[in-house]
Amino acid sequence: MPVATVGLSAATKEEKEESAMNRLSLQTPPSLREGCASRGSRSSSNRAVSSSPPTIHTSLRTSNLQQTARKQRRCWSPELHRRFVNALQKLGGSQAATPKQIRELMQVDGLTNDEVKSHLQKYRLHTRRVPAASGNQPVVVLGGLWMSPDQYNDSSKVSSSGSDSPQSPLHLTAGSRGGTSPTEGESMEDDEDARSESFSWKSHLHKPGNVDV
DNA sequence: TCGACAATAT
DNA sequence: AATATTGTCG
Repeated sequence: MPVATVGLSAATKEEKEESAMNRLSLQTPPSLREGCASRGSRSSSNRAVSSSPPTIHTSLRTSNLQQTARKQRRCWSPELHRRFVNALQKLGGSQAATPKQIRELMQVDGLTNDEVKSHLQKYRLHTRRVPAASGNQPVVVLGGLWMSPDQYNDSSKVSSSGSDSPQSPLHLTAGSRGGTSPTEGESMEDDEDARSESFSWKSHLHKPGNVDV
């Protein structure tokens, strides 16, 4: 019985096999597919210049010799990022969060370690050092969190004589349900929003009294 | 082998 | 700027 027990902890085995495998053909190297989430599209006006030059051979067909087949750009949509951060918190928002654990906790199929790894790098880069060296942007950067203020903004609704004013641009509706995310219809298991855990976010960023610009 | 991070490429 | 890839180190 060649059912060898692989000495590997393959807990989740949901590897997706891509049928089309590039047979050493550098014709279309995992072409970088640009253009992910076409959100909202706040295009105020379509500047469609009638003169569409049919001879627009703006092809930048430069050398297409890339041995290192790059993968498609992973579109880290808010939803994905949310899951990412979520997993991070479950793993102890401070550290000890390894790409593997994060990936497993995210339950996103198709996501690889490298992708999580890469994202983790960026995430950490943005969270550790002051992201806004020049120009302060209203971004929340607590000891380990980097995201738009989406939680601690509840209640405190200025009661305007009973009239509710839609002044809450912060609505966590990450969405694959509204149709804003062209996420391949899938992964709709349980979207637990257990974001009410005891937040021990160490907002105690202790810096020797020095908030240099 | 895995993970973090730096450097680099696109 | 964002993401991928590679290389180095622990």
